Amino acid sequence: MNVNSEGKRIRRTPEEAKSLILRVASDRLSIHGLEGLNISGVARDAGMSHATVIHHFGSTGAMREALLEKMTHDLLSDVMVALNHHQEPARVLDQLFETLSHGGHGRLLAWLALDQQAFAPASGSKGLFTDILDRIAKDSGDPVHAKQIIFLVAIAAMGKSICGDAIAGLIGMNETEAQQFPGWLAEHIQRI
Amino acid sequence: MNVNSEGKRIRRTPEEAKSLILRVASDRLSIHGLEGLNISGVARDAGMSHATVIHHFGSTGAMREALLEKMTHDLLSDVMVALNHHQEPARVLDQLFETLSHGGHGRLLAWLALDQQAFAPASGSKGLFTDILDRIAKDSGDPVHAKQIIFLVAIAAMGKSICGDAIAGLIGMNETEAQQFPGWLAEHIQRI
DNA sequence: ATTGTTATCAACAATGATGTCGATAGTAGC
DNA sequence: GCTACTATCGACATCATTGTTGATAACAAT
Repeated sequence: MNVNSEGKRIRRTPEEAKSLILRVASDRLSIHGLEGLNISGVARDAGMSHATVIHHFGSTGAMREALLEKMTHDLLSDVMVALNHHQEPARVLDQLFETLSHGGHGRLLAWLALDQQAFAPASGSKGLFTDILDRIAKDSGDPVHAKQIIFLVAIAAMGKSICGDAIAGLIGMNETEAQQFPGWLAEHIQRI
Repeated sequence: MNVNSEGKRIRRTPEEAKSLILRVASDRLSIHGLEGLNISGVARDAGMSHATVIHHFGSTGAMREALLEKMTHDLLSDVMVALNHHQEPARVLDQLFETLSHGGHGRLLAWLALDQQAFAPASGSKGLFTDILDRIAKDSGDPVHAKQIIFLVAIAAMGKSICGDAIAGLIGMNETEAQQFPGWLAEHIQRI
């Protein structure tokens, strides 16, 4: 079992193996939710024995933490790149919300956040995170309430990525209104 | 095993048993997260055999659905009561955020949303839900942007209940600042 | 070729969760 | 007291997952 078409074992570098495993884990998380994030399932989808996964990560918990770390870093990098391409606050928020929604990144983070009191293992990305939020704060007019504004934008971004569509549907928001939301929010944040 | 101090079985009415089981399940959800919502764990905490839980609900999935139904109803009722007791928008938002955070109500709704059945079990309570959001809209000063305001409050409430603590920690918000947030938001919503 | 390293595997043991089944014990009604 | 009903239990079979272990195969270095 678990050999390639020529009947040989596939031997990867530790980096390649970990990368493959985390990619599969990410897929499983978005498809099956948190409960799909176990060693045996990931190993099955990755075409390797579960012992191999344990060899590389040590335990289910460690694998989850590694995934959270990687996803947080990828997500924040994407956001930072987006932020550096747009100057106007409206476009910046637009990009932030878009990036969080894209590819279900926000949803995946939410799964992990629901599991633990997450983001704690993402401590390695803490500097990047505060950079991004500082940038958003600068775009607002009121430095005194900067933290409140940052907090509002951050939780709104998470909330929107998780259940934005459902809530929009519930309150009868049409497509146009939904698209206008980030710009509307940016405008009013500037006025604060 | 599973007898009271006098060595007797505890025999409940089906309603009492179900109520007890769902109460324990709710506690486990807020303590252990979604993975704590299993029959054996709930039965253990409720002091009964897992066979009894299966007798009343049939399966793990059915137990979860029953819990979703109950918690959604409780949540919306609580919010409505809060809305009817406080006139000032600051207190209303305070209560809304508090209710969503308390006992993992928001977490449960997020689980629903992430499971893509998105608020479907709450469909019976849809009218109550829109009543609540309309009420919040009335408290704001600008009827033109009512939907945007409602949308903002709703996704912010969800985001806060899921990862509010984590984000507050990341950006260095202290206890006082965090407590002031709902009031701050209410104030600025009125000014819009 | 030979050797050393280690990524990978199959097999095993341990654990826990699920669901079924027959027996038992409360309790209400007669 | 007797009976019918059923909530509850313990025991069992089944299954999935986790983590360990010793062996093996791929590959790099010499």
